[in-house]
Amino acid sequence: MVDTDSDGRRPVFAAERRQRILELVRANGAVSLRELAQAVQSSEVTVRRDLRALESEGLLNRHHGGATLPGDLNREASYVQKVALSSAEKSAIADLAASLVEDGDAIVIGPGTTTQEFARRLTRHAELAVVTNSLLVAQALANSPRIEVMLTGGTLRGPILALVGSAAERSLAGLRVRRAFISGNGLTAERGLSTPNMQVACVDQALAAAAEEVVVLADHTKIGIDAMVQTVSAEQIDHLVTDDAAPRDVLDELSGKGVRLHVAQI
Amino acid sequence: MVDTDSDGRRPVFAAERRQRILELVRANGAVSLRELAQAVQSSEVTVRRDLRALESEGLLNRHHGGATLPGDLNREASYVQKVALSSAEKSAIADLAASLVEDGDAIVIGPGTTTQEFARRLTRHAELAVVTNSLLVAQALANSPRIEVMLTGGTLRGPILALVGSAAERSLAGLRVRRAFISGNGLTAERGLSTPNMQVACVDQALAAAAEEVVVLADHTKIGIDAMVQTVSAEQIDHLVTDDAAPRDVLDELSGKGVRLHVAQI
DNA sequence: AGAGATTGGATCAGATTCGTTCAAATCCGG
DNA sequence: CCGGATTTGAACGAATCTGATCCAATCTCT
Repeated sequence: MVDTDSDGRRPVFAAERRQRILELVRANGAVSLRELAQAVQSSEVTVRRDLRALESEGLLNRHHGGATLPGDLNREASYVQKVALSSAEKSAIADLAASLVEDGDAIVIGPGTTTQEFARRLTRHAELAVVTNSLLVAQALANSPRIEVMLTGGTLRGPILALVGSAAERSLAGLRVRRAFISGNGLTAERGLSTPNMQVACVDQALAAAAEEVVVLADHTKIGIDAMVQTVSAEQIDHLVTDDAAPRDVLDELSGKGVRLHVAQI
Repeated sequence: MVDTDSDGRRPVFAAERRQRILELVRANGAVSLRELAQAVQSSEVTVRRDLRALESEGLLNRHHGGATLPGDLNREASYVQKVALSSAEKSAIADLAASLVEDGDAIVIGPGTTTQEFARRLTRHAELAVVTNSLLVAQALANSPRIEVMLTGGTLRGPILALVGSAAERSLAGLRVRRAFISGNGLTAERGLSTPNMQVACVDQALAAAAEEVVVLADHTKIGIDAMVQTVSAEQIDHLVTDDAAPRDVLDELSGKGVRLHVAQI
């Protein structure tokens, strides 16, 4: 039975109906099943079938009670989930890196989720002096009375909560500490550590320059990757702390350039 | 939010509600369960379930009474501050002080729970340049792309998450902005604004010195109180933003010294 | 440190929604 | 004109969502 509508209109084809549903969802962002059924003059069962078909084509997302535009809700979620994914590796790397710190040390810590995790491990140490341009690192150490935390000045880069710019670099100029613990977005033997942002790269260089030894914290997802701007060359890196899923060949290359390897077992 | 159904009372999908919750937490840094339940028009039980789901995805952190941004940034500290101390007074004072800021301004903001609340109100403004020595203020503005945030350098004072010391003062030396918004622990006509900590006082002085006009944010519990170290004298204060429970006689005295009063009605 | 108050977790009940099966109607080819 | 295929709608059981309540856990204040 196809629509023996009282006023005798022609039957509405399924494709038309689905198009109509799609338009409604696109226009309103989110529409309930009931509204859709009423709008296209069909039963809820039929609309449900249409929604299932449209969802399988990726044209919308179904929810209890209706449908919404796709991608509306998951945009940033996927990023955060990705970050949370490699947390086991990050944690192991942070543990291993913390063993490179001794009581009484003066160190520099750069921004990044791994270095933040690393900073949390330092609260057990005594009489540390820590310089950082990362608000997250500073926060992680704020409640440790035996650790003196100094922040560089600078312009706040919102997404990563780190300080950049000439003021940040200037405040690191006269500084000299034992080790710098920094991270980045990619690490290869040819181009060393790299990040996609110029300002961040400049500050990372300044951080590395302030230390006698440079320690890079990088999980396996970053090894072999090359981002836009080089921060420190492989020759400048003294230690690399990573996890055992890192590609062996790249590690060997780095080792050949004088980088001492510390591989965390997951 | 395309929910302009007047008659519809379309059930809000769970995903929509969670998205809304996430936005609220991101916008405010920390939100209580009660506020969230009221904001999304659901029961606290439902919100609690949503928070649990969002936390499992790493999108926020749950705490007693509410939720905060992930990453420990404004961990329990700022959350407790908000819930316990975000009295109506602070909120009203922050609102009133925000009206003293215009688009395009360059301002300085000092540390304190009231100034932090004030900073949150600024996210609506465009093209602001903000200098602060408070990590909490910086964090409150971190997600506002149209606001340039600069932090002073300096040594981190853990309990209040502010930067102090000579480095902080030095980085303010060559600076000149229109207004400084600062707070303190006590305010009298005789001794002006005062705090119990010497280092904090020194930086507050530097903050005030960097601005053409000094605006003090102080709720009634601080008016008439005198703390150990004077930061700025009453004569240096151009504006006072307070609430209507402040003792009238002190206000009159301050007014006599040239302080313009802005009294928030609770 | 303990009492009171607040908050969180778990279970249960009510309601809504979803999926599936089945019957009826239409379209098409013969 | 008739039978198969497809589509639509109805009905029923299953799953999900929401909110209330009770009890344990946590926090605050004295």
